[in-house]
Amino acid sequence: MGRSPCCEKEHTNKGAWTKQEDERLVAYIRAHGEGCWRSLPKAAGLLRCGKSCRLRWINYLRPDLKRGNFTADDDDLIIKLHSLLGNKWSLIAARMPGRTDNEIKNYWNTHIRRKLLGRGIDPVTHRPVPVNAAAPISFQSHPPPPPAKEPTNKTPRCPDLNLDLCISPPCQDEEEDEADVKPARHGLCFGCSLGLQKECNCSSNFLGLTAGMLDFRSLEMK
DNA sequence: AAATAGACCAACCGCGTTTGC
DNA sequence: AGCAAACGCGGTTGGTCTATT
Repeated sequence: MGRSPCCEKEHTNKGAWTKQEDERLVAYIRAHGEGCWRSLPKAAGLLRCGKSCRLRWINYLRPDLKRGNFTADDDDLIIKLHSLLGNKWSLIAARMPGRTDNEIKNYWNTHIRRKLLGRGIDPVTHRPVPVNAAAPISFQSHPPPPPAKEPTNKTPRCPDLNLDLCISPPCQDEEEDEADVKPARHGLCFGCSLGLQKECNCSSNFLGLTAGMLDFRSLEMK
């Protein structure tokens, strides 16, 4: 009943891909196209599980990958998208042609997070962190949580700090420290300001997001 | 020059969702 | 309709490279 198992783990290679394996995978996909990852390894003569083949192709071998440094514009776009979408790396990647979710995720974790923390911005909420927590920059992404969920009543912290991780546009009524990450609200659409008009629907509907509402379906790749 | 720490990134793992039977 | 496999995604790990001491 149902389907057969995904792969025989005991007969599959693991770890770094060799040049020969890459060549085989590329050759096979060039000849037969993507898809059916389950049967691909056998058909291509690879001792890998389909999952691994898919990952290797998507993250490394695909011919349309950019593979290069992220520009400042890329940074801004990622920050903006992350503020809207959270850790939905695949959705973010879908808006950045030539970039993979894994690449963006890695870049976020190694560069942008640090950058935002350095600016005193919480990389999760995209809001200013309380001064005592912002500096010095620690490698702990967040200070240890307080014993209780409720903020201690004496803390003069940002009252609107959104610590729940629901995906929604950040608070609409705050003005400070946002100009650098959210220029879209002030006139020109963010996408347009980065020269990405074709990527946006503009008219204050950046990325197909109508004001205050997220519709992931509208973000799918065509 | 060697040792160590930190940064980077490819790849794996586990889980939720989708799809085929 | 329900089960199980395939797929896709996000989090995490581990190896390698680079900078610093």
